Amino acid sequence: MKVLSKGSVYALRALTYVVAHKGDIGYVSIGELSRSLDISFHFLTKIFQQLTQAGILESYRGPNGGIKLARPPHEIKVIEIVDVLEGPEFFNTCLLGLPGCGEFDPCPVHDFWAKAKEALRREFELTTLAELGTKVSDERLRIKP
Amino acid sequence: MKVLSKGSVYALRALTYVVAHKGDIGYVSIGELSRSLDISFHFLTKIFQQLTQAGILESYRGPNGGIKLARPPHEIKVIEIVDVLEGPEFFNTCLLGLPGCGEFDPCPVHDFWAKAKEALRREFELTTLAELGTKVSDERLRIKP
DNA sequence: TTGGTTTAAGACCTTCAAGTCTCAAAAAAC
DNA sequence: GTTTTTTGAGACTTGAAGGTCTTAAACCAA
Repeated sequence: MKVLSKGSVYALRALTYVVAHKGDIGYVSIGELSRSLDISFHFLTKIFQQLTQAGILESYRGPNGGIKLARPPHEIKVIEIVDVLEGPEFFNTCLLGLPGCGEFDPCPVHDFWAKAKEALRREFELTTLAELGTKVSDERLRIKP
Repeated sequence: MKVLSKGSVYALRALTYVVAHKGDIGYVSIGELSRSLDISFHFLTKIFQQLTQAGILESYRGPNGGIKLARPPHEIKVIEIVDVLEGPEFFNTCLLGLPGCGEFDPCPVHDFWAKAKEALRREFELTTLAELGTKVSDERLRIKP
């Protein structure tokens, strides 16, 4: 069951790593993140470009350049990242793939699925990068394969 | 957010249609289902072949042939169909795509995601084709695009 | 037994997310 | 200035899911 695209997954892992290991000081190079987390450098670059254009990250070119969070980690919600990388239709899907499925023209599993989607959206809304980072650094939870 | 493959989605829609419109008597041809639900005939055939081999459907060739449920619709759970078409790893995935993520080596969102997956599994476990069919025929819920 | 109707099986094609590659642009160090 | 290091941008390739096509096999009916 694949819910998030690779782009979202890589972004969340990489930014959690930044928060957990880099203390939010200065720029972190994409090359280092790519090596540390075993994620394709060019692919990661493309993902970060989207997040930079969306204002979630700031980037800097040249020696000692890289990316950093545009705001403190406790202000950046997981859902912001998901919104950018998955697009606005992410929480607007029907489990049976029926176009136009909704409150007034539902499929047979609409009610259940609407609740399940809302629970996921809420989780993404309530979770910040700071929390992910804290979990990883304090409790030594996994972030690498 | 795509959770189920097209195969599962088409199977659920087609079998719900059978239960709702065909009264569970005799064989229903794949051609009719394909036309009624606007699903590729050959693709639907391949999906039903898997369900037939798994013992969920029975098929019959020749004139007036087709497929039918191997058991009464109230005995066939949605999860049986999902298990066949999605494979055994469907409910065993990590939201962050980390291999080996589990109770003793969790990713930062493991706890939440384990509960969400369990809720979905339970829903699929409790829902039968009979219920889907009833919803469609009684409440005129949508099953076609 | 011939021909029409249907599923079975597998080869083949298409599409798109995922991943790679190349060159340009910005910044720093020399 | 020139070189090195880094991100930016876009073309290109790959792999897997989705979809199509062809032939075989089973079945019925005239």
